[in-house]
Amino acid sequence: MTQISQTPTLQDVAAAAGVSTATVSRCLNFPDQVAERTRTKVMHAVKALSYSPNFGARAMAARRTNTIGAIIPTMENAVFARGLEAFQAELLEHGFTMLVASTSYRPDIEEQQIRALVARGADALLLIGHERSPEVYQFLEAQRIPTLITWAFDGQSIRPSIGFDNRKAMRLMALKVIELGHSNLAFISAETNQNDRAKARHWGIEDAMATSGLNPRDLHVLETTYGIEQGATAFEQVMKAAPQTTAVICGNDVLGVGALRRAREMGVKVPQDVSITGFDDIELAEIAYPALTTVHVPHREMGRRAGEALAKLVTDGTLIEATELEAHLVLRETLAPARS
Amino acid sequence: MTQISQTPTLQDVAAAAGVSTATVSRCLNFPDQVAERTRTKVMHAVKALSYSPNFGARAMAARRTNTIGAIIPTMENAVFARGLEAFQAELLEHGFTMLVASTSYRPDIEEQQIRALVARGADALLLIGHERSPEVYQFLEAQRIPTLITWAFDGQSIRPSIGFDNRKAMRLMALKVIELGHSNLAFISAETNQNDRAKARHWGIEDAMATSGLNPRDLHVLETTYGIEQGATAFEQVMKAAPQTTAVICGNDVLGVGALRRAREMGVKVPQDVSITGFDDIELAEIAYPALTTVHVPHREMGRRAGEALAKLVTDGTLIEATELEAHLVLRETLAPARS
DNA sequence: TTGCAAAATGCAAGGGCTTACAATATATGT
DNA sequence: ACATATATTGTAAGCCCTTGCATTTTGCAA
Repeated sequence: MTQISQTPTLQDVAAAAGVSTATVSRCLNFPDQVAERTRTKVMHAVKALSYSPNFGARAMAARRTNTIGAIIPTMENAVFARGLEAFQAELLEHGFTMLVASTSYRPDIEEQQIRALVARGADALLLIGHERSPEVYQFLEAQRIPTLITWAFDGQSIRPSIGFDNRKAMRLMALKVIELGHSNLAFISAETNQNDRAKARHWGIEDAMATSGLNPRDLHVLETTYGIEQGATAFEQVMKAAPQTTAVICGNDVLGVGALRRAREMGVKVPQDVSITGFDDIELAEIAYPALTTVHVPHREMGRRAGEALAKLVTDGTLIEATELEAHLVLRETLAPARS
Repeated sequence: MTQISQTPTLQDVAAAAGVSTATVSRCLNFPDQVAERTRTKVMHAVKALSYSPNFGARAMAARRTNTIGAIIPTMENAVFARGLEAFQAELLEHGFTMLVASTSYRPDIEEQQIRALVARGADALLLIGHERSPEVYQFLEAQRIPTLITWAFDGQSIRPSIGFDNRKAMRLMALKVIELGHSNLAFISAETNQNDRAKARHWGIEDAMATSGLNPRDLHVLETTYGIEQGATAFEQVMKAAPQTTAVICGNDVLGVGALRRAREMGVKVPQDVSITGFDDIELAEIAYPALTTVHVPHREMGRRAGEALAKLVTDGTLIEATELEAHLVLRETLAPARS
């Protein structure tokens, strides 16, 4: 007798428990549709064989995978990590698994990853920010993949989002800076290409300037790619090009921390000579010295809510309600009144 | 005529191209097994219908998913993020997708996640560290899931690992500390329960002490959970319990940065009064002020190699060769000669 | 008891793809 | 031109589960 040990199938369990495969299936998926006696019998067999359903078969038969994909710009620097962890935890609670992919902030890679996750049967997708090519949205619609946008909020959009208003949040920060007497402002921005969040943050500063009687055109803007080193370089360039600057607003904490470091290296005192601010409130901001004044983003809450909404949507079609969360200022040590 | 728009299947493509489904399948999976003329014809049809294979069906028929799971303790603090990103990039190159799950450093959650990923059809698994319950390894064997261990290296183990020798690396650090004249050492350790890396790091210090004629039993050890705040608290406790301490070796950078912060808050000068060291060399270490002296772990290289090895293993059964990478010291500002 | 609705279970038809094997077309050598 | 080897393509049998519908059991009122 050549008994080859194979991973057990539904059939095996059914045979072991003396019931039909349908009953076993129902035991696993809708336990309350089956009588308690049979259920224990079946569960026993499941344990005994240490049966675990075949994902592919299940996906094919049920036409869903209980998988939700998340596509983020980067896994480094913890910008998205915290939110993602909350997202995953919430999904797990609802019986879903998270699939992550990162794009290095590149739209082309993002598109590729979206297709990859859809091909893998993701039941829904979590995306960061609204802005992407129409083809992508068309694809998503054609494939009927529910999509939730986060890390941004746009009440006008057709697509539901759970996030915060980047423009409003940055406006707050800029107002604070201006209120402290700064009028020679510079902005080190993340790349704005296909990045509505970066754009919105820029607009937020302009809003604040306009409100406060400053000319938005006087804002010295420098755009750079993501990274501490890039932030450092940008700071140096800004100070060379516009030495009268007394406050450098950065598009995110990573750039801010880079700026901070280069300031120290250049002998520029922060905040005595120049104030620097960030955005995101990741751990780096708190650890930096001096501690970075920044905009706190409710990462965890965002992730949790996104997970909940998406799980519900896939499970019973509950539509996602666009939700605006609030970001708030965290005043630490790098922002001080302008030297007069 | 009610033409319901459905996602196209292999059949549709075959029909459109005027060939059998087998040919289309081969076109997609083994392009060089089919004549060029037919291939272009088929590819054309694929494009035209924007066909994308059904993941579940494919997984079921081929008995593999081209998915490799990675289970890490945490996504926060970028400890694993960098390595993971490299891992993913490498996998992508080989046509695999990565599935990530995190465990919050909890063995029970890890077990659950392992089962979840296996249930989802992961072809192989990447795990952090060697130490886990025998049941888990039994399960993995029963399910025939190839597993690669990383972030640690153990030449003796039956299970292949690609990583570095935590004990040796920490020994190096401790030797350096001792060489600088420190003899009252303290160690803030991560939790050692089911964590061979934390244990190994502890042993490394003891090794160094023994080598240098110090008594390992004089090492003041304090174990704590993961987190900046925990590092801070631990530092305070250490300094209360053993005020003569002149060097606090931390099990990882996160704890180190916490210690550093609390030192500042307590008015303890680093490194004049007390030296502090970390382990991992994540961004935080560089950003901290003063910049944290630490052990550099080759995250990226580790991730890349792990991805390569696993992809090869799944693709053509190439066995994984246990590989030891080197970690090295990064001397920054928090370590200085002992005050005499 | 008997009858009937409700609950529990079983039957069997797919779902979309891969792949062993069979069949056919093409190339090669004489 | 013929036989034979080789390259290409087709046929059809699964892979393992879910679920609509049919059938059997059970519970309960009459």
